[in-house]
Amino acid sequence: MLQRITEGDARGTLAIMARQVTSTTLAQAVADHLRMRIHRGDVSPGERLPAERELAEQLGVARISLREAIRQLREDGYVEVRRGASGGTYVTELRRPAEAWRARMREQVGEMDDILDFRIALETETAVLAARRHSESSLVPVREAVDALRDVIGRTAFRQADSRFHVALARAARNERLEEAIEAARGELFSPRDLLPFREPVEETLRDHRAVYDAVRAGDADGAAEAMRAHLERSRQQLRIIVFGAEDDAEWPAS
Amino acid sequence: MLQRITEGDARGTLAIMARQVTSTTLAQAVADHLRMRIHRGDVSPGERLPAERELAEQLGVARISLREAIRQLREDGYVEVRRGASGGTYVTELRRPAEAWRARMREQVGEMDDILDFRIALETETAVLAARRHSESSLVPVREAVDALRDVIGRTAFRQADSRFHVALARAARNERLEEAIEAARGELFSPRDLLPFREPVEETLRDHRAVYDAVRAGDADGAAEAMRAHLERSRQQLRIIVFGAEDDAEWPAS
DNA sequence: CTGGTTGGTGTGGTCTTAGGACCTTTGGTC
DNA sequence: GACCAAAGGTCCTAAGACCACACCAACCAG
Repeated sequence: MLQRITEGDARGTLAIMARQVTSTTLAQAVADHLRMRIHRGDVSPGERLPAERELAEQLGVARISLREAIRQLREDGYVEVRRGASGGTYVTELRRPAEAWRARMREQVGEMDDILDFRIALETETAVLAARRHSESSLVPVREAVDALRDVIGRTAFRQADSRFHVALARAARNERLEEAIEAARGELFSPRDLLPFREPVEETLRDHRAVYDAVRAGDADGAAEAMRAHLERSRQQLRIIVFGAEDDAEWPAS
Repeated sequence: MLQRITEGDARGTLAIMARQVTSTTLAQAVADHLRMRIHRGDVSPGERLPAERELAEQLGVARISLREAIRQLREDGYVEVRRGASGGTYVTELRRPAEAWRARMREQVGEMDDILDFRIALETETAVLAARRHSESSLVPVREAVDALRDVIGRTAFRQADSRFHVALARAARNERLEEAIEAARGELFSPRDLLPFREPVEETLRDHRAVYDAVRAGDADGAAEAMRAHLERSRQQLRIIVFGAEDDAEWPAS
């Protein structure tokens, strides 16, 4: 109904050809990529990124492009750079970016829920597919990620175990598009359980993961989907507390 | 955590920092955008794109970038370009790109299923959300898209009505991420029902759409999800026939 | 046959990217 | 203390992407 410019006009011209198309600069793409990896916890606070020359080669970009990306991350407080023999690019404790993320989520009401609804769409179906078509071997990493959560100490370990679980499950579902979309969505969420003042609910998460794992292993697609949905809804509640909850409960870890 | 720089290995360096990061050229982005719109059927065979200067401005790019994109599309057989007063860029009958798409789907076994599983993930949850939070007014376009299918004549009209249904439903679900992802996934699928030799199953699609619509309107989230899943599974069967089925049934439309 | 619309082409300038050479800082080793 | 190696910091050159603008060439309607 919006298709035609006018009925009288003889031409089949489209009225509007849609929103603006943009291309990102390479440096921007690299910055986004690194930021996402930090959000997801692939690199933890205190850890060092590879040396510039090396990292640039790994990412397939020129060093100057990587440097520009690092400059952005440094401005936003994600990394610190030190020179010299044991220098390098180190991930900070992420307080400033975490606080900025929190402020943004508070401002942009609904964005957090949108991301979570998106994750629910992706991950419940991932659980369904994993239940249907997992192989014995593809479940091993999932199991390991569940077990890792049992013995976890500290936030970094918690986040990494959590992340590994979701990634391993996506891999068991054998769909690269789903896997990539899940990783991207998780990158937007800042994996903030361990970065913001909040005592991570290890027990609860462990129960949730185990429930998903058991259903998947049993081939129970509906059960897996429901367990995953329940898990993500609990995550939503936790995030609500983190973003909107009492700030005075703040309890930054000593280390 | 900060101190774990040393621990076995002297440095906390990450071994591999993941896959290569690339940036697309603007022309490439424009070409992808236009190709996707053609795949989705926003522009139909025989229709003319806006004049270069105008389209470039709409897309927010320089004319030369747009021209480069058009050159790509022309090479792939998507458009033909004519000069002169009633010249312009016209969408072809798409036989060559449709055949190329079909060949690719046959070669890359599983890609089609991956895309469809991805769509199922996105669209079943979209149906759930739409059932839960639709407004009266947001259902109007959905209803119109269902009705449009009833009176449809010809492939172009069929495809456009089909496309409008899915987009309208996504909008009723009020989640931009879902909406964009659905549009992108649909763009990959080439909406090939009307471009490849196949008699479109209007009745069946109409029934499916109506079932989804009714469930959404009734607020029946589970029913909407199941109806959508059934609809997409039927689409999968149709696509299987198109891609792998008997080629001799080929029956190209006169127009 | 002429004017306006449309694609086709060329020029000049700025920004991005790549790749490499060389400098500076720093911590550790001899 | 002198020196070395490893890291980031800086600078240069060349190639390509992108843009604005002007002008050319084809075409068709009036």
